[in-house]
Amino acid sequence: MARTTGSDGGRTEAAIREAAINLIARYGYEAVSMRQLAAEVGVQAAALYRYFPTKEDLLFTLMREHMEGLQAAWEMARPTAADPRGQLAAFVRNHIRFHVERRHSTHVSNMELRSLSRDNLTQILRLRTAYEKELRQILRDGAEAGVFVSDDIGLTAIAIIQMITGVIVWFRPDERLSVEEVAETYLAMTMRLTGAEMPREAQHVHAHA
Amino acid sequence: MARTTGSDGGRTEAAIREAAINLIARYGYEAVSMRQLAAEVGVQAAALYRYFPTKEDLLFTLMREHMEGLQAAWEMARPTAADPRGQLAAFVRNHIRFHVERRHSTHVSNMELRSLSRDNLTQILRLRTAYEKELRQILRDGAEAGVFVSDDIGLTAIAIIQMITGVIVWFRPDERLSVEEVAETYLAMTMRLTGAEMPREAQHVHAHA
DNA sequence: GAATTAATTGAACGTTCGTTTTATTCTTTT
DNA sequence: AAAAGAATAAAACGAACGTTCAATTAATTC
Repeated sequence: MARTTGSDGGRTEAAIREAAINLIARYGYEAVSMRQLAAEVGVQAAALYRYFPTKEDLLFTLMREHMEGLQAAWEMARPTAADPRGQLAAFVRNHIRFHVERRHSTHVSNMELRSLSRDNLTQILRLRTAYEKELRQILRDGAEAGVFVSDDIGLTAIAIIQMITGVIVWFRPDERLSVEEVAETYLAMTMRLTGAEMPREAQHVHAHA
Repeated sequence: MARTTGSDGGRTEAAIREAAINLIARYGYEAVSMRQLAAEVGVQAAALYRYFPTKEDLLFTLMREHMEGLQAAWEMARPTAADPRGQLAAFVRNHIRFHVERRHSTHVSNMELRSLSRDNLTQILRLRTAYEKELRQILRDGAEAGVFVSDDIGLTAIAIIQMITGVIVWFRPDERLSVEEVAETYLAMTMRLTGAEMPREAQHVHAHA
């Protein structure tokens, strides 16, 4: 056999991406074989190479698009005019919503950095650094305005990101808490962590668990 | 050739453990081959099987000993008589010191859970849960005593552990901060996060970065 | 110093890996 | 209806994988 009835490059590529994210998130990049991925898509292994030149290139593409999507989501969600507390609240809410909605690709992007070549790794880390820089700027503004504790800003930023990204480790969409409730709880912790009082506009949405 | 002069089972086994922790932390369990590990130890691959029946058994042993060591370290460090804030301070300090000093095995224990069989995974998770339970108990005591914010305790415990374990991602022993300084900074963040004021006995040791 | 045990080598096993090549069929364009 | 292009299957490549086995030598015991 060769080309199958109804086969379509666009659909096949999308199916490869989705299957790859799910399989790699579950078993890890090294543990997933091209044959296993192809079987999940319903295609032969050789067909994958029409869309991605190598296995690593597939991984890199998934990660790059994840990071670009994260940055794009924040640029959409960022308030144009808000004080540091409002900015921080928007950042935390966007981060948690994005990560919960894309648990699998987040897992891939966080866990599989080791499997990238030097050049590809550098690119992904550049994107990550740019994103973290946004948080550091908010913390710096807040520290200067006197609404946040002005401890080591780089360390605080890392601690916050680590904490709010950790949500994907335990959160499952069908449990007792909704995404919004989780986001508000983490936001409250973040605000206390930075030494800020919750901003007024943040509080009326908010729902304690 | 066969047995080499000066060869010693005890020393070889220790060398295997150490090399395995370093290699797996750096490249990941799946990416490290038994031949590569053997080469690092300075031995043939077949010799590894004298000490560990399978590759996974080696991984499991490393993880189990790490988790047991963590629990043991906390049992040594735990204050016999202290209020919840003192307990929490001791917990954070011990956690950070232990993880910084054993960055590589921490990395292995956190990242390679996927490579364990069901039974082995269950055992490791049991150890982890037992350790996390210690923190939850401290938070519960503090909430009841009114010194901590009494939000969702399980979620707070996870957030704190995520945050203070994150130190191994960026901390390198030769940088501007000492382990003690890092621990105090994280402790301050943890205390604010829980809504507690720093306890008096914690403050005189403390050094802001 | 002979017998026994401990530690290791070197070669080999079958399997699976990522990837390439070639041929074949479907779809679209002319 | 023929030609061109896209999408896939099937088979094969060499390399690497975890693991086993028999042989061999060093250290220990008697």
